[in-house]
Amino acid sequence: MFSKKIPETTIRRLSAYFRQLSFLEKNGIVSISSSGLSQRLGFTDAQIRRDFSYFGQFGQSGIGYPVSELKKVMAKILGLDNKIWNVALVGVGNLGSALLAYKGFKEQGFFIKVAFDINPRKIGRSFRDIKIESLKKIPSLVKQKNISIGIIAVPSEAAQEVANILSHSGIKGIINFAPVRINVPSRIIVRHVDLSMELENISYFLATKRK
Amino acid sequence: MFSKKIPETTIRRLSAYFRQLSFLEKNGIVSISSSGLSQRLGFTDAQIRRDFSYFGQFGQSGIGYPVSELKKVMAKILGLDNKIWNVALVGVGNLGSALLAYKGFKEQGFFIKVAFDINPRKIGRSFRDIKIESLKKIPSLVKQKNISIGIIAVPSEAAQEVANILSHSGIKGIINFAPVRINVPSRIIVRHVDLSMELENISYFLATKRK
DNA sequence: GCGTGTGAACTCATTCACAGCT
DNA sequence: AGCTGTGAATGAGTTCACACGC
Repeated sequence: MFSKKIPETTIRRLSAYFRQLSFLEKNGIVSISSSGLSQRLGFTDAQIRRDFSYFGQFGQSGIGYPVSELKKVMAKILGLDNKIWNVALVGVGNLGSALLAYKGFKEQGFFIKVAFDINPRKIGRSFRDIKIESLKKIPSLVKQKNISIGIIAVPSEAAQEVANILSHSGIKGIINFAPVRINVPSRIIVRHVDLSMELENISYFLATKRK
Repeated sequence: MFSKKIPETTIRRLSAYFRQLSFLEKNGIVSISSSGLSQRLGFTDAQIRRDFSYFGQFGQSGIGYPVSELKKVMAKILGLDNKIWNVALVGVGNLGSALLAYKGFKEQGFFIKVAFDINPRKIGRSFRDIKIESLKKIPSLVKQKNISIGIIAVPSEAAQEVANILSHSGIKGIINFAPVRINVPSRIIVRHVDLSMELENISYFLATKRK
């Protein structure tokens, strides 16, 4: 879109901006300064101005940023502007079930359209209006339902195999909840969410009492 | 422990090292080179050597790193060496229930000892052997059960209040699953896990077709 | 006066490249 | 020959600080 080359770190802050701007808009705030956002988000004001500058010039000197306009811009950048992303979930265990029920996804335009599991007793059943299908049906259903993002919520041992199947089915992005690295073709975007890692991270800081 | 000053990024890779070394040890591999780890983990070999060097010199020229020894060192650094961390969960909704059932935590020595919810119908019930308590009991039970880490899995609106209660109860670390920033005294370590953010991140890359 | 947008300075992290050990 | 450990070089990301606009 804008060809400056945007730092990874900026991209990871985009969601926070978008959410905060939505909140401000809902509360009738029409304009916010970088230092106002700074307080609310915990990033420095300079960083916020820098981040926004990658995408254009939206601010008004002496006033700040127009909330609604900036929110729309953020939505567009994030690909959330009146777009719907179809999502497939693989692995309907504890975590998978929680993800199926999670309302936050729909709100942002992410719809889990199918769920897959290897357990024959689960296949055919429905959970939260989503029918659970056999892993064998991944390729056909991903295409048929125009799924672009896959969520892997299976045990570590199965994660790579599931990633392979998803890759071959034409998926474009994967969120992997299994605590192992998965190898996929580089055209596919992978994000890794590791719950134990976060706990270990905290335990590191608690164990080594450094300020 | 070692006073070099360790980069944040290195710390975030520690869990991955620990897990991989556990895996290697289980499979009878006694020694591994930085390039061997590089292949398995997707970090560069130079980066791995640099990371390890912050904690001392474990490698053997011409051979690599001794798996078991290095694993022990990582465990110690991460605070996982025969230590047990007691954890409290606040919010037993879909996500909270999944976290209660998640086996990965126990394996790493993190034990969810209590769960709290605001819903009177849930209070008093047990889920996975954990009794669900009223939020009012947080201060007393956190102390009594020697809890050091709290997990916030409540709706956004309630997150800050829960964070306040946890802070005042003497908790030392918090994992926050609510998609809002929480303010706590700086002595408390906070990690934020935002599921929608990860999806939005993927959608950004899919929306803006850049290589 | 207030607040943006951005060069320039700086800090943090990664990668290079190689001397030195086994 | 193979691989570590680390100075030095490079690159990425953040912060400073200030000219300019409202």
